[in-house]
Amino acid sequence: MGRALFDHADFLAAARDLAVEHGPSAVTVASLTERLEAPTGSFYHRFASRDVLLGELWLKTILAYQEGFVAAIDAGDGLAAALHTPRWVRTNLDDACLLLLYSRHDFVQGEWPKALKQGVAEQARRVTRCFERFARDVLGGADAERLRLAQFVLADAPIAAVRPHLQRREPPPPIVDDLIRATYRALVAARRGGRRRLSARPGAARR
Amino acid sequence: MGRALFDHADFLAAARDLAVEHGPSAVTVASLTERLEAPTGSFYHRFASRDVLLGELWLKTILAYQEGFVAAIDAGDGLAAALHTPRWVRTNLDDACLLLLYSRHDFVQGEWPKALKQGVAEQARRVTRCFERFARDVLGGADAERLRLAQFVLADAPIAAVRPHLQRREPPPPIVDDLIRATYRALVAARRGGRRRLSARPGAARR
DNA sequence: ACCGTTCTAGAACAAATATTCTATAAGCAA
DNA sequence: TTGCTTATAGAATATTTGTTCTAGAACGGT
Repeated sequence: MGRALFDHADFLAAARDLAVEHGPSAVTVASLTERLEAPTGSFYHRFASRDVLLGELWLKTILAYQEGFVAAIDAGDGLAAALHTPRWVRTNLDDACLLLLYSRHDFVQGEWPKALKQGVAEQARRVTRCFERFARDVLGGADAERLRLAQFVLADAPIAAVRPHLQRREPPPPIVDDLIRATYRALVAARRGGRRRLSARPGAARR
Repeated sequence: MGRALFDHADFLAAARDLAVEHGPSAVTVASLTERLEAPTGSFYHRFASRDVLLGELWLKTILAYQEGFVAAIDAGDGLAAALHTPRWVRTNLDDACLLLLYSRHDFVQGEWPKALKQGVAEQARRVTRCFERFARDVLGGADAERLRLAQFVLADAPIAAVRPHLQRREPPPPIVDDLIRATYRALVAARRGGRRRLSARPGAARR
């Protein structure tokens, strides 16, 4: 074979860099090949289309992110799962910008390439299962409200705490962990075992 | 004058609808004029460029959103400011999708049109002042950590609680207010007057 | 040395896009 | 009416986009 000057991973890495610097829409086949000084033919030799590249990039990144998250839930440690976000973000700053600053649709709009569609669906199922498991085991039930609470303390709140720093491409400071920890403790304690209500705590007027 | 079949607001409304349905990048001059059945000339008669349209749309929307927020802070009511987000989202679902699902850079990438640049800067100053005021008056000081806490309880967390519902274009259910309220109470109480630490509460082992 | 596979190389192409331009029609004021 | 302003109307243009296509170079096995 003719010597391979660029491989699959080179294109993915260049795409990630471009996306982090100028947003996913700036990842054009032209900007990509220009950055690598590769011909467009080399790109299409490896990727069926631009959508396939961006889809693969997104999927690979979110799977890496979810790994530690799922592990923590499986180990029954909700707080560790919540704190996984700032931890992972610190060690994977660029990947984190890619993933948490943009949505799936910023990478591939419309229908996803067939080969990836399955991966996306499986990915969605994985998180759902995590939330269900946490709601059942820690919150005392998997009804809609407890599922929503699980999603908030495990994912939404940690991501929100981290996001402003990602926008400046800086690693989240320790205070971020404190925010996540305090949120987790307050909201999980309020529901633990399904006894106490989340709001309307005794003596606190509801507004 | 030749009768005006379309005006400024028509284009803004159509742009908003397109952005909500298919993302800001789907707001092209062609899709816009096609939806209104207007000629491109009519568009460029009112807007200097596509960037100006999208910039105006974003700015006008975020200013409307911030109005109630700023008012609540000025009234010294932090919890009301935190709860303003779900409230405003319910009464302005489309505007909320536009604003909270995308970032400023999804509307205008690169430099902003000169006329709008000033408005964007002023807008940024307004929120910063709100956070500072809240940190000073309620949290007992405007150091970096308290500012970060203010931003989290007043903006980041409420937006995070609301976002999953916006992605499905559904109004946020009451549980969302409970999440925001509980988060606010837990984090603000921990810092009120600057006495207690956010983490490492007495009797709680830090991890 | 020869062949076939793999990859580089980049020109060529079609579709989409923002913008400009010229022409025309509708109202208003004199 | 005659002019002036404002807005519609849409063809024309230049650029950028993703993708395809053809040609040839580099290597491995025989």
